[in-house]
Formats: sequence, structure tokens, C-alpha cells
Amino acid sequence: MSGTSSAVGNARGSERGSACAVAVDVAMLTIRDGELMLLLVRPQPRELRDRWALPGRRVRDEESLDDTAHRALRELAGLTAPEAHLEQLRTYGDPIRDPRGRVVSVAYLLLTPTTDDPAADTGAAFFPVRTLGGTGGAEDDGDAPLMAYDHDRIVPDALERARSKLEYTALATAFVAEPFTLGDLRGVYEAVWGVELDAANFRRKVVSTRDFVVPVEGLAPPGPGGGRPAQRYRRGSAERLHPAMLRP
Amino acid sequence: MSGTSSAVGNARGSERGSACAVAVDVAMLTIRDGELMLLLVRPQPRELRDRWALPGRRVRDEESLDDTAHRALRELAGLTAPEAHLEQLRTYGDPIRDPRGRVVSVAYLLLTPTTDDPAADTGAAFFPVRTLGGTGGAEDDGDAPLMAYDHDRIVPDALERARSKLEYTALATAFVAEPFTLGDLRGVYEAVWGVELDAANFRRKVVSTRDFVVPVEGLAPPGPGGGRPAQRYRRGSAERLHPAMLRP
DNA sequence: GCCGGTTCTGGTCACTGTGACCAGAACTAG
DNA sequence: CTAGTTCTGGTCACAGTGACCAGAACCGGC
Repeated sequence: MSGTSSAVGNARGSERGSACAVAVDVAMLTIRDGELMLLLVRPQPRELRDRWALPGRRVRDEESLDDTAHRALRELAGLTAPEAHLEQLRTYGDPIRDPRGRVVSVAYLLLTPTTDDPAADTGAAFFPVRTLGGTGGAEDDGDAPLMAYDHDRIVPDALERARSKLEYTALATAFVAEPFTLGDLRGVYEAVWGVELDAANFRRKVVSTRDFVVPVEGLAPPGPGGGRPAQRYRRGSAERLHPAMLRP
Repeated sequence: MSGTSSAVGNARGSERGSACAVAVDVAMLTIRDGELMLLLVRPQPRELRDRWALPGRRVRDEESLDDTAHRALRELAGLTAPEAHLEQLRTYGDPIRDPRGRVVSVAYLLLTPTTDDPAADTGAAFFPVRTLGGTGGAEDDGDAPLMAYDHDRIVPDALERARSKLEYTALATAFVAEPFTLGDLRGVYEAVWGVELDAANFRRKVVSTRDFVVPVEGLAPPGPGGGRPAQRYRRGSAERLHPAMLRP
């Protein structure tokens, strides 16, 4: 960023850098009904109206990249995600992407507890990741939503990032609202990884990791179907898991 | 990248995206005499001539980001790194960085076996990472080279990426030329992590990881001071380490 | 040739963390 | 009350690791 590169200094004149457009695309993940969901919007170009895309906006002069990410969600889906975890995924900069000119896109990953539905007039919607195809899910079937641009390359990267970060960081807590139970947290891992975990072993691991979660007053009532009431927890201060919790 | 973001579609006119400059900065790491080294160059702006910077160039219209990274090395240090591992680190895009205008910089990490010295007329040089300060090295002393722009934020990120990637990938082999010995490979870990490893345990771990390294014909002669000749190896096809080799 | 120092290679042993599994606690639904 | 559910706590066998030891194969100096 800033200061970027010695090239800038020398030149403006002598260096042949073009003024590419810079955009931010956001892969917003959340969990609904035990399923990992991704937010998609309708691209604005006429010829792409039958496809889906990650919400994305051009970066403004005075705006940080993180701010652009939040603005994209607000403007294109009517959503705000103040509690969310936002991190850069990577930057996609192939010269040949959009015939109308070069746009370098900084992709972001956003993890958040279940939020409101997208504003109806935006046409945005949450899709179960399982149905997207080519994402490691079970149903790589044909009726996956068709993606615009190169977003079918960004989405798998975002999912892989989220899945691997759950292994060695305490980021799973970004998906649940406080207070939560260990069952809620286990549900996060199961939804993101698409596997079933042993409740007892999961509990042992989480509780034995210092400051991963801290118990708070009170018990959570069982869901429909019964079960013993569960201890409530809130996020702890730990950021990394040592050793990692590897997916099966 | 491409296709970047629905924003592009709608607008060009209606969307208020500015045409930021896009640059690539490269953190080139290699190992010399058992020490981890970072390539730095002299910034071109007059007022920054007493500082050091990562080699960086503006991205050209027709050029991929990866190509820009290689060109920066070639033009600013006279170096080519065909065998190297090149990966994106992250993108630095704070609005306030260079007073002359906004430049979004895509930082790259490049790992390579020991190469030639930089071309003398470029003023580029390799610095022991240990002497850079604030990088987890032992000597965070005052006479660390002064960095230009925000490159003092990029460098620690690059080092942390390299250190953590050695834990869970087979990337250490990117630092050694083939054929190599397990002692060479152990030297990579020791240089990057700044620790000493037990030779026997390291050997057990590496050899037991399928396709991490594969033995080749012949023994490497001992260095000065003696020692038993060592088996030669080449890189295997494995990319990830299961389970990870954690730094002590 | 001998001897200490070096590195490489192969082995043992105790300990940690994990997966598989079991069982009781505490609830819901019928 | 009973069957089914989830939560919580426990055992056991096993894999991987760190610490350590010892022999193999080389060097240099005496």
C-alpha cells in the first residue's frame, strides 16, 4: 500500500504504470439452520443478469479497502456486519477479465453470526455452500448458480481459507452470537467442514485450550427434541489453537 | 480480478471509483551462509535515498501481477529467479501512504535457493533478516536499515508467512538447490525459524512424511570439519505436511 | 596410525494429544 | 413412565513428538 514501491517515486512520468481500476469483492459467510451460507448478488451489467456474483465495489480515493468491503455489503445487499470478522483473502489481477478495461480486485472474507436477510429490492440472497458446486461439498451437481466474472475461482479460495482457519485459529467463534453453547460452536465446525464431530472429544479439545472460550453465568435451554441444558460461553482472548484441531 | 465485481458493470459513469495506481512489491528471501536474507533496494525518490525498500514496480496494462513481480526483481536488482516459489502475501491499500497519489500495492513473497549477487549498479543488497529489527530476530537494535513507505509493515508479514508456511507445507525445499541433504534442509528450518533442531528427530519427521523428499543416487561429501557423508535428496511431490512440523 | 571432533543415521523411552467408545445427567415428547 | 435427545465426564489404545543415546563415517592434528 502505501508508499508502495519504489517505482512510484521515480516516476509517474517515466514509469509506464497504467491506472488500473481497483475493486473489492466480499465473500460473506454465515451459518443458517446448521448450513454454511454465502451471500451472492446479481451483477449489474445487462448481459450478466442471469448470473450471480460476490458483492463488490470500486475503491474510492479516500476510502480504505476494509471500508469498501463494508460499503459493498451495505449498498448491494442492505446488510451491515459490525460484529463480523473481516480479512483479506487475496488479490485477483489477471489482465484478461473484463473486456471494458482492467480491474484488479481485492477479495475479502467476512465471517459473521446469522444476520438479517438481504434487503429485498437488492436481489441479493444467501446460498447454501453445499449447492455451489466445485467447492468440496457433496452435491457438485449441475444446477449450481452460474457465477459471473472469475468469481467461481474466488469462492473456492474463500471456502478453503475459512475451513483451514478453523483448524489453527479460534475464528469459529466469529460465526456464533454470544452467549453460545459448545453445541453451537461444534455446529460451526460441522457446517464449515461438512463433517460430524464427536461431541465429547470436541468438548475436551475446546475446553482444554486456554482462553478459547470462557464460561458465563447460566444454562441454555435445550432445543425441540430435548437434551440436557448446556453451559453458556463467550469468546475468549485466544487467537490461535495449539495444537491445531485438524479436520478428519 | 477479472470480472471484478459487479460495480464495474453498472457503471464506469455512475460508480465513483477512482483509478488508483497498482504496484507490486516483492519480499525476496533466500539463505546465505546459514542465514535468512532479504533483498532490499534504494527507493528512487530523492527524499528517500537514505532508506531501503522492497523492490517494486507499477503494474502494466497487459501484465499479470506475477509478471510484475519478476520484472521488479530484474529491473531493480538485476536478478532472475526461475526456480523460485512465488506467492501473494497480501495487498496494502491504506489511502494515506504516498502524498503524490494513491497507490495500492500487492505484496509478494518469493523464496529461492541462493542466487547471484544483485547487479552492482542497482544498489540492491541482501540483508540478514536478523538485523532488520522488529522481525522476531534476536538483535532488534537501533542500527537496523531504515525502511521507506510502509515496507516496515510488509516485511514482518512476509517473515511470519514464510515461518508459518514451513510448519504445514513442504515449502522449505524452495530454499535449497537440488540435490540437497537433510542437513541442508534442516539448515533452512533453523535459519528461517532462528532455532536449533535435533538432527535425528528432524530426520525422522521428514523421511516419514510421504513424498516430502525422495532420495537420489549418491552421497554428499562432508564439509570442512568432517562428518559422515550424507544421503542426497530431491524435492518430492508433497505440498502439505500431515501433521505439521511445529516450531519449538 | 591414533584420537578427538564433527555430522549423519538409527534406535529407545516417556509423555502428550487424539479418536473411539461408554455412561450418567438432564431435558422433551408421547 | 418411557424412549429419545443432548450435554458432560470418563477410560483406553494408539500415533506423533521431544529428549536422549550410540554407532557409522568422515575430518584434522599429532
